[in-house]
This record gives sequence, C-alpha cells and structure tokens, in this order.
Amino acid sequence: MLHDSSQYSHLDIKQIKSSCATCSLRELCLPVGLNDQEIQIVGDVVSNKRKIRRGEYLHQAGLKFQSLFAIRSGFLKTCVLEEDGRQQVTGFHMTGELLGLDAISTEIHTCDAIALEDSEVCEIPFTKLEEIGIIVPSLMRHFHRIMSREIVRDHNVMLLLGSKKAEERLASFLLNLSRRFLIRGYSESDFNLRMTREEIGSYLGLKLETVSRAFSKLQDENIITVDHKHIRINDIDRLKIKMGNSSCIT
Amino acid sequence: MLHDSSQYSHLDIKQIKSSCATCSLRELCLPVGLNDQEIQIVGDVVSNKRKIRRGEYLHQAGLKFQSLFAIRSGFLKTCVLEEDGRQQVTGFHMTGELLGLDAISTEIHTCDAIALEDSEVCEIPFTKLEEIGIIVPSLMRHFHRIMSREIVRDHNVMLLLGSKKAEERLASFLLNLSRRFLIRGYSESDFNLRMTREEIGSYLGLKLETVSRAFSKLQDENIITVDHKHIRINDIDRLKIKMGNSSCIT
DNA sequence: GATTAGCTTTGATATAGATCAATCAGCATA
DNA sequence: TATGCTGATTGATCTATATCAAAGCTAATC
Repeated sequence: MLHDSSQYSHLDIKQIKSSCATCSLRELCLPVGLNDQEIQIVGDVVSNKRKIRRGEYLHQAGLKFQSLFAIRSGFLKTCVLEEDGRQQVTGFHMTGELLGLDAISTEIHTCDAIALEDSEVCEIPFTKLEEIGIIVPSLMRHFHRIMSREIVRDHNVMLLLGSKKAEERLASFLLNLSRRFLIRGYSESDFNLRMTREEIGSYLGLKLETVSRAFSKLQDENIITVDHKHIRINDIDRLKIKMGNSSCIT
Repeated sequence: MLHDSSQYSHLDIKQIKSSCATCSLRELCLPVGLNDQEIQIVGDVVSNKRKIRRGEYLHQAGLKFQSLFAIRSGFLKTCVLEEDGRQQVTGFHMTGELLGLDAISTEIHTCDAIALEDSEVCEIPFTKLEEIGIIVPSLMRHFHRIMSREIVRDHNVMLLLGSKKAEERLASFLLNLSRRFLIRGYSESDFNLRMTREEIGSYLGLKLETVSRAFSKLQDENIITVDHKHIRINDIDRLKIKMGNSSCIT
C-alpha cells in the first residue's frame, strides 16, 4: 500500500526523499510531511548504518533489544528456533520494512533475523524514536500505523495457515511477493526467490516436498513458470483464483 | 505477564488502581506510574463506557475506526468473515485486554468483535490517546508495549498453526486460557469455556470433530476432565508436555 | 413435562499432505 | 574434468485430520 503524499508541498517531499536517500527509511519518514527542522531531528536518530552478509544474523532471539532496524536494501528472514533444533520462519522482509517490533514488549528479541542476501539496514535506537515521536507527532502516528499493519499482516497469515490448503498457500505467497516487488519498482511477474523451498515451507506450514509439488502443479497448469529460484507469473488472474478467498497476505 | 509496580510509590499505585476501578483499564493505566494530574488526564480519555450483550457486535469489519476498546468485563471473540460465509476466529479476549489495534493502520476495522457473554468495555478515542501520549510519555511507552505484545502473540499462534498437531494445539490453547484466568484471579485449573467447539476449531485451524476428539483423548489420559463447557485441569505438567515445544500462546 | 434446536460426541471412511526414498541438477572445490 | 554438496523434483506409501453420518445431551420454549 503506497502512501498518498499529495497533502504535502512539493518542496517538503523533495527534502524528505533526499533525507530518506541517506538511509532509505521509506517506511518511517517518507509519508510524514516534516519541516526542515523536523527532518534534521529525524535524520539524527537513524544515523547508524550496518551491513550484513548473506547468512549473517542481524539479531538473535534472547538478546537485549535496543533498536529497530529499517531495511535499506537486501532481503532477510525472521525465524524462531524450536528447542528440537528446527526453525520456523515467521516472515520474509525486504527494502523499506521495519524489523524488531516484536521485541518492544519485553526488550528481548523473540526471533532471529538472518540475511538471505547481502543487506544493509539502518539502526533506529528505540528510546530515541519514542523521544522524537513526542516532538514530531506525525512521526509517532506513522509508527503506530506500521505496528498496526504488522498485526493485520499476522492475522492474514493466521488465516492462511488455519484454513487454506497447500496450493492456495503458495499462490497467496507468490502474489504477496509479487505485489511487494511491484511496489518497490521491480517486475511483478518475473522475479527470483531468495529463499529455499524448505524456508517457504516453514513459513507456509508445509513440508518442502509439498511446496515443490505445488510449484510443479501451478506450472503444469501454465499459471507460472518455475526455473529453480526464478519465477515467472504467466497468468496473475488465474493465480488469484487459485489463492481462493481474496484475503491475500497484506 | 504481570507488571512489576515496585518502582512506584504506594500512594500512586492506590490512586491508579482506584482510577482503574472506574474503568478497569488494567492494561492501559495500571503499570504506568502517574501523578495526580496525569491520572486526571488519562481518566478523561476513557470516560465512555459501553455494554454489549452476548451475541452482539462491538464493532464490525469494514466500519470506520475511531476508538480502541478496553474490556472492563466479559469475554469476546474477534473474527474475519470469508466471502464464502464461514468465519475464522482470530482471537478470544478477556478483561483488561485491548481491542481494535488492527484498525489503526487503515482506520477501518479488519475484523468483527462479538461478545461471547454479556460484556462491558471502555471506549478510548484513538486520536485522544495519541494526544495524551505526548503529554504522558510513560503511557505512550506502555501502549507501544501492548502493541508489540500483540505481535508476539500472533507469531506464537502462527507457530502453533504452522507446526503443531491437533492435540498439541488444544493443550496450548487450554494452558493459555488457564494462565490468563490465573492472572485475573480465577482458578487456573477449573474454568468454563465461553466458546463452542466450532469456535475453538476455527481459532486452532481444526474442525470441531477434531477438537472434540482431542478433548476426549486428553480426558482418557486423565490429564483433564471435560464436562461440556466446564474444564478441569488435573495434571498441568502433563498438559504442558502434551503442548510439545514450550512455546505457549503468550 | 414434552418438544425442539443447538451443541457435542463418536464411528466409519476418504484424502491432503507427511514421510521415506531415489534421482537429478547446479555449483563450488579439488 | 572429476567430486562432492546442497537443494529440488518426483514417486510410493502412510497417517493425521477432514468429511460424512448417526446419536446423545442440555437448555430453552411451548
């Protein structure tokens, strides 16, 4: 869902965008409409940049929470490790998204965040964010919307896991990725997966073999073309029908 | 999870509690530690009380969002209606909990909230809450923790739906209810369900027959005693083992 | 006190997806 | 060019849960 920024002056928007360019905080600062001084203030919070290589942790479950992380570029997964050693993926995250919201409640991270490709994030010390929210209420309001959207997203995943079958789950998943790529200016019908079949399965509550079979089935029906990690959506409307009840993962 | 209030003076706590008694906003105001003036301010936001009879809606999906609702007493479910007519339960909610967080992002309710028994709620106009959060930062901070806790809770449900089997799901569900009753001063081992088998099934991603069989199985093993809606937990430790990997619905 | 209507339980059967197993493709390293 | 290694596909079973069906119990209503 893109934000409507028509209410802000052209100049403001330009400045905000340039401020965001420093740190790519699309999620957090783009739609807020700040004046010069406020931009300065926000800019101060998000100074810390960090690079993570593919396979490295951004944070680990159990560690103390201090900062949220805005993804500047790259692709990450979040997952919880069960004590039997296997991990369950709770989400895949890309540019512009905010990580760490779950840790605010206890100030302990409840999940691991691992880069699926080389990534770059901005660190946002949470205490600072709360302080600045008081000075810039529109920023605070926006932050509340982001948290709320995460809750809606989770409810949609619960729905998917609770009532959809394998093929419908995979269709929802692909359409969700498709939409997120589109929003970011990439092709909605032609993209590369960053995660393995096993990680997809973990996220969708399926075994990797089932995921693989579901891919093959959609390919047999000419709805998508699969070449390992490369996916081409040939018929997005039929894919939407496959998804079943319209509720896509938001 | 009870809040540690030892950092606040005895007097403060008494006053907060009495303020809460007016509206039972345990979640929202108890742990914050406010002075007299601040209590006055908070009291002003939450003035509107509302009664809902069993079966009635507190809010419906699609309607405009204006207020959060703090449950003063009673028991509600939230659910989304799929276009095929069947509904999926996304949560059960009791005294002290906060409803409507999902609607902040779009200002449209994304789910229905229906009373499972006669209930009473306090209406909290969200705009007012945000304004007051600026004056009383500790309130704002607490609100953030509540939202974050909802995200953690949802992740745990995702885990349950994605990887646990029927009996484990039911055990998790019962232990979750048990803990929430305990926190509220009721018996943790002896309580009445407010929802039907079908509603439990919808929440847990199971059919009602499967829920019923899982109840019977746990009863056969003498772990619980089931008499229709009345549940007695005979061996909470074995129930915890049944739950499998320790992650309970928080 | 009889009569529905709404839940719940239980049994029999069907099926989606898990599990087990074999093979294959791509990619990195020797 | 050979040699693993990891991940993906596909086939053959197995099993947990859904589905279909029949009673049974409770509470509400006449």
